[in-house]
Amino acid sequence: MAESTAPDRTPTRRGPDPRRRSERARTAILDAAAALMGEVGFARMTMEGIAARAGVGKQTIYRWWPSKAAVVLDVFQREAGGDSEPLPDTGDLAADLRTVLRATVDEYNTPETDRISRAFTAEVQHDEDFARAVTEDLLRPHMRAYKERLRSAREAGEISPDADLDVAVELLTGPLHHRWLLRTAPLTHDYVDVLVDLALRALRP
Amino acid sequence: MAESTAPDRTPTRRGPDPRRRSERARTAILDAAAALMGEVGFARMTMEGIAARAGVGKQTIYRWWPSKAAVVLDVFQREAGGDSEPLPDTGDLAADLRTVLRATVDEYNTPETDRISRAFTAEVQHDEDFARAVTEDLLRPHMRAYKERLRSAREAGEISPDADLDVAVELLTGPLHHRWLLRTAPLTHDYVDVLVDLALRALRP
Amino acid sequence: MAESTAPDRTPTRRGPDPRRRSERARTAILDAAAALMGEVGFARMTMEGIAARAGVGKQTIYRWWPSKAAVVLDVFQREAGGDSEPLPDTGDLAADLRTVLRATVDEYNTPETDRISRAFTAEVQHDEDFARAVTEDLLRPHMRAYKERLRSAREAGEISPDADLDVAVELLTGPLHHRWLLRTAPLTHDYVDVLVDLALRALRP
Amino acid sequence: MAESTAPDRTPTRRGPDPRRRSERARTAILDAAAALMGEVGFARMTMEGIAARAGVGKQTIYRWWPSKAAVVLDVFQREAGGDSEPLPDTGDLAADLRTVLRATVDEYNTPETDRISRAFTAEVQHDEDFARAVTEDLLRPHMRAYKERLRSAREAGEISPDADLDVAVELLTGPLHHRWLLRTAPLTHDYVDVLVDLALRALRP
DNA sequence: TGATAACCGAGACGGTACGTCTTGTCTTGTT
DNA sequence: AACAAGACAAGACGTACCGTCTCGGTTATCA
Repeated sequence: MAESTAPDRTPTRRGPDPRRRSERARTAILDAAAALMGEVGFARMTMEGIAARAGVGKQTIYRWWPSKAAVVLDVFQREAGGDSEPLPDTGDLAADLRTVLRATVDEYNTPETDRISRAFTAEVQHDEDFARAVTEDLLRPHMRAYKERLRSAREAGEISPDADLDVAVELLTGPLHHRWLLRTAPLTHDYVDVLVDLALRALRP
Repeated sequence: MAESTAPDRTPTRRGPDPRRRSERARTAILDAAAALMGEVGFARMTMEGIAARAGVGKQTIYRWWPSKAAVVLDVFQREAGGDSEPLPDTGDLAADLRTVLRATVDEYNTPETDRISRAFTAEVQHDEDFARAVTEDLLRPHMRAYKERLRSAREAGEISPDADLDVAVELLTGPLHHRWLLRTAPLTHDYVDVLVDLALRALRP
Repeated sequence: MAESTAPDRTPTRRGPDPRRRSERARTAILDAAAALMGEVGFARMTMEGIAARAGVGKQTIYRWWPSKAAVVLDVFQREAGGDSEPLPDTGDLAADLRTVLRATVDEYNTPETDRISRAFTAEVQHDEDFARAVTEDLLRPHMRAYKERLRSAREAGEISPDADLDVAVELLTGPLHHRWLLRTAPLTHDYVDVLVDLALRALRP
Repeated sequence: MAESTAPDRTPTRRGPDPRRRSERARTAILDAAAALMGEVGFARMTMEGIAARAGVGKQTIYRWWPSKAAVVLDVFQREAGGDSEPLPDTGDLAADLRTVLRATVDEYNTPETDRISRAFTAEVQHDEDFARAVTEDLLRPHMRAYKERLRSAREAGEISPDADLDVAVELLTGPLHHRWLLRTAPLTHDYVDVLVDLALRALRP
């Protein structure tokens, strides 16, 4: 998304020239978007608002991003720094998963994170390009981190050697995500513990 | 949502009188909304469009529903007919779950259903009242049906007597929902089979 | 206007039956209209507002009056009591005219009267039926009073025996009305004096 | 009204930048308003109608004019071309006034002009800003033309040297305007002749 | 080291939809 | 059958944003 366009020195009139892009404007836009995300949330944030706050022309936003969602995605990529942290590996899979998932639960219970995550989830539903970008840039790396930890556990014999690791990750995160997204019940550390327990029972050799 | 209000014993109550409501208008609005939902989807459907299509004043919609989402929710409640079907109970839990979840997967793979479900999911994210209504009226009955089947299985000794049935339901539907919602991988019958297998391994006594 | 329909005992289905009219409703409507006229003026007064204030159904207004203007006209007719006062006749035409026209100027300079008169003037412009009613019921009697005084003066030899009295009235009231209506200059007693002086110079034998 | 604002020396000024105004849009709006004025009249003309007819966004109208009346005023100012014609001066005041006032009567008797003039008169009654604009831009120049002709007559000794020319103008136009506005009697050339005769009798030395 | 193209800020533009308001008619009991 | 109440279809209101376009004014490459 955003500026996927390569250096592009062919005069084929493909889009704007990224070499001439104003770093000042780019930063101001992302800062403004980040601030507005926190203040009014994704839904009530407007392109006009971002432009005004950033002291930037609307065209400058539209030149570099196709949509509001794309701008916000870049906000996140900037903050995430790029790679996802690997999961801790103390040798005790259950303990490690509990640690990480409890932290996830705590994040979900933070109003700020909750709001932003919901905005992304909503946006992903009616913009397939955005969905792809979010999946590739945020979600996939996140799930890959889990997968690596499970692979290590599988090698250590903690879980069945023929377990499908992708499904295994979903078995852990799916129920949690479901409960958060649809607000069917409160998200607690206890719930994490029960979930990890069940999942590992399913996965053990 | 919408007209959940009971006969309204307090005469000081604000708002319109439901006894005088025009059934003709109500039906026309829901019909129009249903048609537009299929034709252009939730996001591109407008209140003005519904009103025009239904041959109704906009005010008549706003009088009885607070938002577009509320109208569409009523469309669903009308179609769902109220109760959720109970799950089949052949005595073989795994088989029954496979049957039902494969059907669910087929539904998710229908463009029409996919679109509407995504619209609801998106809407639920930025309207808490709507979220509550969807949860109570559509989601909760659906999950209750699963829970009943699992209870029956627990009584039959197929799953552990101390299993938490709410978590059990999430263990089955969470991963599926996650994969559908975030499009991380295709939804297939095979996936269902693997999932049911894993879940039951976690739940068995 | 208003209920110009005659007693109407023929069953020809011509309008409502005035014999069954509710005096209570009629009075409440006129009272409410009078109050609103003073509070918000003609333009911002609405049929809904009158009905609500009078504790009356809108239909009851529409049944008996064709428009907001008609209601207000009735307000005036009720207050005017019917006939226009005759002009004073001291034998000195110039003095009598000054007296009356100075009073007129004072009335025009009253915000309340100014507002209402302007409202009527405006309304008269785009409703020909209303115009006719206002002309016949308010304006004509008013001008007739002037005409009578001028006739008396003509008989007394104060003005030319072949003067057209209708034009004479307009010569006095026209300029005053023009200055008031179009706000081209302030309305003062001095102005009245100059005007009377000029008019009588035109009319003298 | 509308864009009376000078080059706008204060840079702190609110509102849009008139230098960037689209001449195309301005012209289209005035054309549309002029056409609608003739077709449906002022009262039934709407801002939405003007915008649609002009192929223009509503905001573009609201950006440059505060109200429907202001748009129509600009229509007139465009057509009036700015200055008012001076009155003919053949040396015979009575004849010149008869010529001009008969033409005025003919105009008032044209349905198109009648309708528009009434619309203005009505509008002037409940919008003081608009009233001021109409008075300054249309009425005042018109009356000034009369005043100039009367001044010339006064210098020629045709009317009294101490006549108040403003009042004199009103003495001529006031009665005519009154009769037209309130439809108390038909407007004819004969009436003009009688009126001119009377007025000059009042004004002669 | 200009020239010159592109980006930049600003914001006007044609549109669409919003949610509110009022109109005049229709409907539902009540008196 | 008139009444109070108020729902109804219609449609204009003035506002908010959308995404595109147009206007000078700065840069930053490249001839």
